[in-house]
Amino acid sequence: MRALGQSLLHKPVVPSFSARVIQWFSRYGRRDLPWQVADPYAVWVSEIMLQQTQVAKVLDYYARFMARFPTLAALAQAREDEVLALWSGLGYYNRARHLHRAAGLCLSRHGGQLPHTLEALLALPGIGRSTAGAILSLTGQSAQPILDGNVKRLFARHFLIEGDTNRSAVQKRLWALAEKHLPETGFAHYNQALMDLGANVCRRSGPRCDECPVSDTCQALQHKRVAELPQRRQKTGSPRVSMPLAVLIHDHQSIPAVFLCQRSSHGIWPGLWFVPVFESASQLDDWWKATGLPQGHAGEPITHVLTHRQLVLKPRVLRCATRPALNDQADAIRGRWVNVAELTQYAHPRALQKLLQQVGLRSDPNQARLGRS
DNA sequence: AATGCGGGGCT
DNA sequence: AGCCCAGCATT
Repeated sequence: MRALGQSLLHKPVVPSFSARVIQWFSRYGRRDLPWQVADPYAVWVSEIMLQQTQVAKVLDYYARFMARFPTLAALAQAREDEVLALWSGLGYYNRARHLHRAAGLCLSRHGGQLPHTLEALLALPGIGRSTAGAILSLTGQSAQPILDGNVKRLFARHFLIEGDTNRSAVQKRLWALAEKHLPETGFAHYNQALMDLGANVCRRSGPRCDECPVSDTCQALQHKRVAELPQRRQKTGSPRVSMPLAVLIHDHQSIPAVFLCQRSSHGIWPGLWFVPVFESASQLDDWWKATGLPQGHAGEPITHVLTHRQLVLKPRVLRCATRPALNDQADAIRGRWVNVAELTQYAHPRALQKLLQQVGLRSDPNQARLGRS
């Protein structure tokens, strides 16, 4: 067009992150929801309800709730029973109790309305930083960032934030991003759009990157790592269990054999054969002494992950040229020597294989062939 | 049937 | 900083 414009804009410029988000909202965002109003009370109620339920279900409950408690004062004056009754079916009833309690506090502390500062909102039960930010920003009161689960996912992907998103260090980075990209104007639409994008476009599984207004700058998409973000903490618990083991091997007549015993029908690897397992290192020591075996040596611990626990296999290893004499103490655990070539018939395999590899025995289940590594 | 989820409260 | 909540969605 104009000469000036052409000279300055000879390269296409990518609009800012927030500009693209807002642009998307103006085209595709829902703007007809009943809580999309300037009333902080209405936004508050909806935000609490939406924390736990999908929009479709909230619509129904929200309408009934607001019909009965159209104002904060009406809610504050109600009995908790009645609030809970209207909440019935939404679940997470503590949130209804908090809502009710907070309404009472607004009456006594804030002249019957929700406070207008982040600090005062955060002091109310059931309102955390994200909900407080939503109340202030969606009503246009002040520019505050939000960070709900959907936005966390979007940010973690777009800005390639690695690490468990619930860890405080990661949360910090995400909040910093939320602050950094919050626009000075249009923040209400921007925040609303972020939540909608996170929920419906940047979905946990099956994200619709082709519909995303910021896919051009999405680092996870560029690196093909959308599916693996956000990272969650590794599954809870799976306690580490120490498993002292006696690994006895002999190479008599060049056919290696391992001392195995059958596991009970309960617990780990029921009925399968494995090297002798002991409750504790001292029990292993006692048994070892009682059998009259030579010292042996401690092998490297091996971690073996099961569904519900991590086994730390702690082998004590003895490898001899000939079959060592085991006195009747060995019988107490009903063990027997098994040629390595026959292991596959007994086999619980992966853990055993790892162990045997570690002491220099290689067992190949397909070839049933073994040798020194 | 089992697992994952997520904002906020609580310790 | 980390655990718990409690019920639905997802796998």
